[in-house]
Amino acid sequence: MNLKELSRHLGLSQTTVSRALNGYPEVKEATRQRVLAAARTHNYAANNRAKNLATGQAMATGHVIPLSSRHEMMNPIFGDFIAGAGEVYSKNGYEMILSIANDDDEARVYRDLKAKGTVDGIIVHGPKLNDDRIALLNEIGLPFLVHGRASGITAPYSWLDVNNRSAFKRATDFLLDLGHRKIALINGLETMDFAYRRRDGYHRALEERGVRSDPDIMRSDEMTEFFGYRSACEMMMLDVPPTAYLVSSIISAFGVRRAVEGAGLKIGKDVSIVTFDDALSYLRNGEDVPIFTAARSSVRDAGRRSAELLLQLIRTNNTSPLSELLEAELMVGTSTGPVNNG
Amino acid sequence: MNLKELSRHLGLSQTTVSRALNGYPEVKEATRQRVLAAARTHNYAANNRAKNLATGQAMATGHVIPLSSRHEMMNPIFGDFIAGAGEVYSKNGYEMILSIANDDDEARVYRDLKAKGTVDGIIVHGPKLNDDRIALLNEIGLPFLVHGRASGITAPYSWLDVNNRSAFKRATDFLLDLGHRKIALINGLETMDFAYRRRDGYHRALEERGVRSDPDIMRSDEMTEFFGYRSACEMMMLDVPPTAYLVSSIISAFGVRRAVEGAGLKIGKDVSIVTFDDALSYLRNGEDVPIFTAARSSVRDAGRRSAELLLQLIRTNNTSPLSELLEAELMVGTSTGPVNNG
DNA sequence: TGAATTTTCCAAAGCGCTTTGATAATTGCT
DNA sequence: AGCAATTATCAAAGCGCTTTGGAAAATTCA
Repeated sequence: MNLKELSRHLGLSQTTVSRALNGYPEVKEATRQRVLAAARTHNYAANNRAKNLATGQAMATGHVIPLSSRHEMMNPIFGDFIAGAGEVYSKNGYEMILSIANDDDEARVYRDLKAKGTVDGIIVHGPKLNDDRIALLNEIGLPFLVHGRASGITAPYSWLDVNNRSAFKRATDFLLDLGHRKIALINGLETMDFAYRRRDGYHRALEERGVRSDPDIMRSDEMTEFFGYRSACEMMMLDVPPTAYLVSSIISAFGVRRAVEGAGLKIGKDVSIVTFDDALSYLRNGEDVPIFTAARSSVRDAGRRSAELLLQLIRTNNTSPLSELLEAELMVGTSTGPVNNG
Repeated sequence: MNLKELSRHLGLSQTTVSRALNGYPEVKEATRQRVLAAARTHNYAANNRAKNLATGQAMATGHVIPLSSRHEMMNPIFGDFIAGAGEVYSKNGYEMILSIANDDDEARVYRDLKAKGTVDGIIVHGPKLNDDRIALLNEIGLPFLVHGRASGITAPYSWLDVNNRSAFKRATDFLLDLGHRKIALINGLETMDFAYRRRDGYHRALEERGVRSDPDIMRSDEMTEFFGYRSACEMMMLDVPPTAYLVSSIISAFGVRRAVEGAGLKIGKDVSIVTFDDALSYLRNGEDVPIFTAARSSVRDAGRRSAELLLQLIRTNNTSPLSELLEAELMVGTSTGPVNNG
């Protein structure tokens, strides 16, 4: 069933039917009801492609997932971010288009998205230091919002980020307050902006207290469970092993936990663990009592909010960039305690 | 830049330019090269909406993610599945459209996808027992492929599934061979087809050996880490606790591990654990030596293969349904050993 | 009651592409 | 050279919608 058929069926012009369906005022209420009823019974809905062609809007947003061919890693936070964003999109009648791009042809993906008019706006995932995608997108001229930020980029752009620096500063302070001085940092890949900022927060906290940072107890890699496990295993072999671990992802934190418990140590007593917690739906940090003391910020909320901001950018075209900084919340669990230099 | 401008610029008709771009034979090679070069320099690509309107194809597939409002759970395997599928789509010039649907309006989402012509085909995620979406989609008449199956549905449909029953039968046999008789089952929600089949495989193995199944050591829920932890904690309090755990997800398996180690027991010695392993990219089951003995089947591969099958369904319309059954591979790790009735 | 509004509806153009049916330019053959 | 066959190009219709610029019908006002 298409508009022509429906309107003929109703004995009305396409114009009137279209207007009735789209809520324009210049159609009699009785007529509108008649049209709506007919549309419902015939299961009619305006063809998307035709509608979008006529209006010049794609009514879709793009999420480009960079998938480095080396790591073949799907960011675990991705699912929840998408869930949050998707909620907002569907509420606003937007489709969400996902593109998987290996990093070598990512630029082409963005260019195509623009040239083909597939989307009205883009969310950029996983920004790196000096990320060149920002310049590219500014040049292309498609509204976009970065989930995270890109240190080193001076050009203006819209972003939504968690305050990673303050979260890690705060977490480190918390451990320092408990008397810890050997605090390991199990961080994400430090080419990624979030990881860079987290390390910075960690450093600043140490510096403020005059604690020297020790490269032997700092690691940076893809945040798998195994990475946490391996890192902790290695560090426990040191002459002076860490008394506390600050971990960038709850997944790796589980790995650290496994290593520590495997070594027969008691968490929260012999060794403390603090982690960043994205509040992933399938990796909840405990139910009532948090498993880990954690700096928590829901990535699902971030997804929701990012989508809202992007839609705003699309609607109010070429205004000045938008940005929003979310603060993580420190939740004290059972994985931390006073230093034990037993 | 659009086709009209480009063709005027080249001094050719739209027809010729369009044909040159789309690889039709009735255009001189020299002309084609000239057109391609111009398209490249002007960064021209055919507008998607217009092209799809003209051809009547959406060149897009839909992935509908059911998100029950109760659980608010994003399936952790989703990211990797999508990564696999997306690879295939982009290779074939298809877009991937994600819709998040709360279960109450899921039917509407499918109907809309068809009525609006947004997609050419759909992948159905998370099939339940007697899943009524299958009848719905058959009625709607949009090509679709189910990732998984729906026991109880007799109507024909296309699917791709792992042999969950044989995987869990095999895993249970493995534990029985090691002498275990108290084998706990930490399963997913048994309204979900995969979990139902897994339990069935487990039961069959027990039955074959004349081991009575014990409801006290069977649990079924969303497969979070905490669920595994809690279940194992509770079971270890039983008069006769399990000597082995068969777990439906590596995430819950980590929870079981945490509980077991928290109780001071040694995994692979005091207690055995076997898990299903979807080979999630951020939750690798160890690097060389598997952490857990596991029935393994890559969900990324499943995503790739599902996409291929769906495209096949779309291209060769209304042929008989396609299906494919993948076998999981049992990988022996360090988490299992002979029963220890200490 | 008739003119001036206002309300309700419509025909037709246009969005940017593909594709059909025809024409113009080449080539091959005798 | 002259005609048929082939190759290369084009004008125009059509995909299903929105929207502009009117026109017809209903209502208001004097």
